[in-house]
Amino acid sequence: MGYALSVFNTCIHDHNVFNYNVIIAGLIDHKLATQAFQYFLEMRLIEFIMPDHFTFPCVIKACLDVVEVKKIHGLLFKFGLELDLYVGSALVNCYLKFGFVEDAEEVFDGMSVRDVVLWNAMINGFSQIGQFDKVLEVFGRMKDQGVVPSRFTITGILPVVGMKEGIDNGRALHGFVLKMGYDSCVAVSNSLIDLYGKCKCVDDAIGIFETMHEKDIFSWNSVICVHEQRGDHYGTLKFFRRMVFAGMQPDLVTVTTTLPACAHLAALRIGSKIHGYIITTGLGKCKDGKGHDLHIDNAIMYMYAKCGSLGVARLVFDKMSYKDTASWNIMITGYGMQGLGNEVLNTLSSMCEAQMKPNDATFVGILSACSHGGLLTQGRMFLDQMHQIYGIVPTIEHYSCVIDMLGRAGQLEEAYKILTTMPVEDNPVIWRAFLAACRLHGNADLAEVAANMIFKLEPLHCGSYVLISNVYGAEGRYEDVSEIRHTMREHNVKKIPGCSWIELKNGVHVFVTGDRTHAEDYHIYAALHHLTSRLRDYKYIA
DNA sequence: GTAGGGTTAG
Repeated sequence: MGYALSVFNTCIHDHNVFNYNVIIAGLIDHKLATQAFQYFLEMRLIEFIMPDHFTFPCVIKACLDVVEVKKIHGLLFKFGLELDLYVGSALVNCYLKFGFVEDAEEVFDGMSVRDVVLWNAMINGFSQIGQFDKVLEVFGRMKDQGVVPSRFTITGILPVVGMKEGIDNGRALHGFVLKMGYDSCVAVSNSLIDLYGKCKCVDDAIGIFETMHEKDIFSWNSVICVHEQRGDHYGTLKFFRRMVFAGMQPDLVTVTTTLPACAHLAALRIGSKIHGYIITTGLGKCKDGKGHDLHIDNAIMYMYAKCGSLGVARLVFDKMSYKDTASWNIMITGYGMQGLGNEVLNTLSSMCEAQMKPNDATFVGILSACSHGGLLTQGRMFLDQMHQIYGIVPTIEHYSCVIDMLGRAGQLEEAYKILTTMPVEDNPVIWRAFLAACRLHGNADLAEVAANMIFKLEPLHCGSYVLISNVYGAEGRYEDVSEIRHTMREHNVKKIPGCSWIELKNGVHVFVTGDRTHAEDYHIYAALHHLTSRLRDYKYIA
């Protein structure tokens, strides 16, 4: 661009509209909008050269706010260019970008001819500002007018169809894509991956991905997101690994999708490697060079907190230049998970001192901390305060924490009273928390009440059967145990054994209770016996 | 010889 400018400024002595257009377009391509505007002024006011239908689309694209757009829009009438299609598309695009729907529609309606690009400007513009119903409406009108959708229409419409309309319309559009040969376009295939992912057709999404000849960063990110949104965290990491081995550089989107997967799998080693990658590549840096992207820091904190490395999470937290409610919630929830009740309460006061308002998620963290830390008085107090002082109406999630808290502490009667009188609708989750408490404290009567509720609400959940059967087992009611087993077989419910795993060097080792499948099982159990006998020496009772 | 649309995350 520097050479282009010096040629323009020193070698060309009689500038014309063409040279100016090239310079202005070039400056805008290099994101030098302010300079572009200077040249635009200079051409008109100093050199008296008239801008033309090539100049305006560029200049409109460079506008940073709607005031500038309106000024340019006014100029267009002076030059008689208000009906030019290129100019109109740029205007529609720009007005919608700033949320000025009426102005965009006025330009659109005023055009005497409408080509596919102009329609796309409307479709993609509404999509960008989240007005998805408008997207579908405009798309319908476009088809009624007999305008053939282009690749750009498809990439604009598919995410919205996936979100709002479902797979039947999505498949119809996929058919159209194949008929038109648009599937050779990477962006179109990328939106197909997204469409199938959003409609929960994971195999179709992966199928598209695997058959693509050329994959860009969007393709990889999309297929990774499909896995993460479905809760398949292993799948997320599998495709992340493939992406790295394929030589594709992860970007901001990749890491913000992959870090939560590490968090859920407690994959601290991979998570901290990604953190290192973010630091060395400067991915998390804000555009101004100072500070970090807020969401990236939250994702990093969340990963460390979930992996149990609260100290590191805290380091990241303390260094953040700007924190939002989610940042505070992550710290509070992290302390809560480790039963550090006092840290939770301290963090909550610091949060309020920092003028941050706690939200519903904050109180889920606080109440679950009270549950795990045995802080009954505080827990009850917060349930009242969250409504009275902070104006947040408790939901089923909050009541679940309270039931869990009272249940663990053995206050089953009070838990039952709240459970049956609370002003929100119950669900199987809260009853299961209660059932677990009944099992813990050996109350078979209330356990049966809870179990019957759960079997009505969610008859196919295996964990509930195991809980109630354990209650009966503890009471020696083996006939009831076998009846539960029978019911499970009848409903074809199978309990998948819970497993534990540890990450060692470059491998993950998974094991279940009484597992003897490991090659070194003899030594493992010998070490275990040694540990338990040492614990007995210290008078430890499990 | 110059110009106007697109896809992924939180």
